[in-house]
Amino acid sequence: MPTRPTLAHVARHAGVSLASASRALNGASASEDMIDRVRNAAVELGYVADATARSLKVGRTEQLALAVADLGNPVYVSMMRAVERTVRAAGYRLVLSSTGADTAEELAILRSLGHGYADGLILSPLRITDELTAALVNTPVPIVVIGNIPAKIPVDNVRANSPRGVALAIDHLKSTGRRRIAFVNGPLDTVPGSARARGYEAAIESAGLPLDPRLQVLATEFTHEAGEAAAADLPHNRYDAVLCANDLLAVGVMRALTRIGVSVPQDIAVVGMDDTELAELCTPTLTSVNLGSERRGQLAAQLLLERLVDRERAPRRSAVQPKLVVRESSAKRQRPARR
Amino acid sequence: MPTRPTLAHVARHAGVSLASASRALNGASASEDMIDRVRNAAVELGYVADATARSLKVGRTEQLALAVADLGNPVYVSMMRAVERTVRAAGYRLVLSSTGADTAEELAILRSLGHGYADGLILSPLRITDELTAALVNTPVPIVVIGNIPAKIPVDNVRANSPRGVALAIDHLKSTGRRRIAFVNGPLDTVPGSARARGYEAAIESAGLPLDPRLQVLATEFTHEAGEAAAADLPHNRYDAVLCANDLLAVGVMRALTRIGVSVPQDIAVVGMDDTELAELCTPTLTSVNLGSERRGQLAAQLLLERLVDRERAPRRSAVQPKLVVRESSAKRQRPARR
DNA sequence: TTGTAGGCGTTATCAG
DNA sequence: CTGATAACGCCTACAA
Repeated sequence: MPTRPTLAHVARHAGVSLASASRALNGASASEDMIDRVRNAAVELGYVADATARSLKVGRTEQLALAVADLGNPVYVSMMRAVERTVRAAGYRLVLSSTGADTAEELAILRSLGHGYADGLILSPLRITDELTAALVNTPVPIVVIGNIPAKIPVDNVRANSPRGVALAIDHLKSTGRRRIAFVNGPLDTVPGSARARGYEAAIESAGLPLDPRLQVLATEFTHEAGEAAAADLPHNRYDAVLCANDLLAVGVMRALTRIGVSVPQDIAVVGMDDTELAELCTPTLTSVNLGSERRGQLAAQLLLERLVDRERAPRRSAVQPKLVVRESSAKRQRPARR
Repeated sequence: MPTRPTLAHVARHAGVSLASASRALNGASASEDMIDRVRNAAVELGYVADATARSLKVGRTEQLALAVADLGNPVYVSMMRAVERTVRAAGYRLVLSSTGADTAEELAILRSLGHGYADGLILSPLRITDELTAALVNTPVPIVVIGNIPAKIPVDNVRANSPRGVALAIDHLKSTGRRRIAFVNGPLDTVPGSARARGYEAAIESAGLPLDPRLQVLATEFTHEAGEAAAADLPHNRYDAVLCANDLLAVGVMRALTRIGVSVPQDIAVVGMDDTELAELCTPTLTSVNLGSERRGQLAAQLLLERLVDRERAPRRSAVQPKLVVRESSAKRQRPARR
């Protein structure tokens, strides 16, 4: 690998000054002839401008960072995909970090931003602690948070509307004849966990259904294994539907039910949240509340890009509205339940 | 956002020279007292070294790039996860790009590497064209290719052993009493498609099973929709097992079979490849050949890191061995088939 | 051990 | 329109 040609080489090769070469290549004022000569020289030498040197000079890296809790979770995958697309279309590179659901890691990333390797950050924390919000107020580069950040924190923010999403699911289940709707949630100290718990109680009440604490169970994580385990805590024969806080939990619950001979949706309806690709893939296909993870990623990226243009404008918060996607797992019973 | 402190500020604050400040912070020769003073000054001012300036000086960006065809495919997700972990542990940041299964995009990424924004690249192309291999010979930074690159191309390389993986699946199906094993593949002009097609024919023959061209069908893509569609091309009643070139295809095939009243695995066994998380999640759970996508990602990252240390050593190729993971979808029949 | 000075490759300011 | 020159922030000979 030979040493790459620099702008100085190009200038010499074209017989012009360094400054002229730079201008000719960057579209600044230069004569036709100059532009031609420099361009040709650049092509002949295979010159490509060095990103690092350019960044140092102009004070921008043309990189944006994205930090998600778990790179493997389908929700984050679709977020990432949207962020990647948006960011790249705007001419930025994407620097990815996986924080492993660990607040300490997230703080470390915030600190590392001080090195100036990225012009901005999109952060999607699983848990929002005081420590984290504190670290969010005076960051070296603009940040957009995906998740329910307290309103007082002045930071651009994109959020889902979990309570509304839960309500959509509850109303749907009620309208298809279900009355005792259980809820399998993940850890309450997480962003989605707390929002969905609040939403569940509110939605059950406003639907005029009985609120039975035994119908609310907690899984230890947002995984299908945890969902399958949590299903054992559901009170046998006392519910006819289960809402799950995400699709992975729902798949786990469906498996547990199937295993003990309960038929979905004939005996019990199951509804998930996030509407990941999984919902299409499992059997039966899963009714799920689309909370717009892809849209959230896109919005977050746009917010960040706009912020880079105007650093002074007031923080903007945008919420994306949920949409229920009905599939097989919540179909109406064919005839009155037999259990 | 106030302007960040530079090393010059720290030096002045500590009352020492710029050079001393740099040395004190970088662990070069300096007195105890000097180190203390500079460290304190740095902390007081909240100094963090600028990555860009440092990169320009030392000629390394501390960034590695990863380009995958589709950020959403579970295979790539686990690869990415492994790469991210390995790369970060070595102190590098990860720059991610999604190429969209497009050779032109891949070439564009190779070219853009000339800007020097990363110290190396891991590339996992879906198709390996002549144009691509040509572009691989004289790259500005080291590259590791994940996939079956021709042996003559001198580039570090990690590959799966698809033929062996296919053989494992065929042997397993044969040993559980299946005789007419169909094969649903993806596009033949892709890296996995071509390798698995070759593997299938070889494995069927060496298993002493009849090779019937009607049993080989092609899906238009490696997706579950394409798999479901392709299942319609399988010759009814002429096979008792289906091997699918990846898990997504397998899920699609299972759905198609279930839909027409065929029971898996009682009537027909289904086996997938890649052993993605999907295999655990679908119903019935899917027997799948683990081709080590995670391990490949890890190996590729390690290869790249080693290469950065020794740019002269001969290109290394490493292959990861497949492992069959048996689940429900290929269980032995309970009694002789009724069809 | 410490300080001075030069340069990494660009862009941008200023005269000509 | 063009050319010399000064930064950007850091590291590292080299000299003291």
